Amino acid sequence: MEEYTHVFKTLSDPTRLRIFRLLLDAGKELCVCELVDSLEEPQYNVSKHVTAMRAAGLLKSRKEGRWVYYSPRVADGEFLELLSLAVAAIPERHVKHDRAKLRKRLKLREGGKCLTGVRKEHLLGKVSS
Amino acid sequence: MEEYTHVFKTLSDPTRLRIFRLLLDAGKELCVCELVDSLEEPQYNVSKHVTAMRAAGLLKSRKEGRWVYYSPRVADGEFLELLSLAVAAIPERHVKHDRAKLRKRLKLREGGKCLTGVRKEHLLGKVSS
DNA sequence: TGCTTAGTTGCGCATAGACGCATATATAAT
DNA sequence: ATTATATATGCGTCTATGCGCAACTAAGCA
Repeated sequence: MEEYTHVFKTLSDPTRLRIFRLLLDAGKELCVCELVDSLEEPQYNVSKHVTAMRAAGLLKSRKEGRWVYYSPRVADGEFLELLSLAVAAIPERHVKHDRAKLRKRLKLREGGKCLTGVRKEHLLGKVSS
Repeated sequence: MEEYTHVFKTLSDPTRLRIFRLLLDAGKELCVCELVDSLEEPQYNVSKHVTAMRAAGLLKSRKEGRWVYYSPRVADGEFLELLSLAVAAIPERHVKHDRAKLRKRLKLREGGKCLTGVRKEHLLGKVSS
């Protein structure tokens, strides 16, 4: 069962759960700096968390230049699929703030690609939605 | 999100995950001693774990005489429902042993009720199925 | 009124994990 | 080459948690 308890342990941290939900909602791969600006958590923490999530089989990563894009790895078997549905069913009010931050941050993309690093919240402006 | 991370943390322990799955599969409430004999874990540990799971909203309990029966509390919202489906989707081979033990143990019931405490595995015989 | 039994709980220990800080790696730009 | 930037990682610390043991509660029975 350790394979499965490991997945649950990975989702038992607030930052990691927020990351997973944000990636599920985004519908596209996100790079670390976009996650940092959306969650307003330190870069080294986000990096550690996504690394752990990848090890647990929850995320996959793709490197492009200096950037590393992460996305949910919902492939093998019903378990992960149903688990993702459960996470996606967490009521919206819990993820509203992160999603609004992400929306603003994604406007900095050009040609669908991330071209800048962490821009901190004061450069992104307050969340209005 | 703490409400949800708490649920994941609760399922991140092997014994607790086994308890949850066993209760989902059983389709009926089980008392602590039946869980102890099925899982072959110390009674005080099982007791602590089900208490934690109840606090996390995963189980409900019902006291009848000296016995306390536990069952999944899959009531409010899609989240728990989908999460239960995910746990139920964990491949059978991981839960086979526990289920076989439970089958044997349930034979000690009379009139659908548990009438004895922990009976240890040597009184239950080896799992044949 | 005790005794037995099913279950719970408090304590101490040992381990695991999350954070902050500093530093390292790797790729690109000048 | 050197510098800047995106991401990763090693280390020390602090907290959380699972376990074993022992004591406790509560319900039934002699």
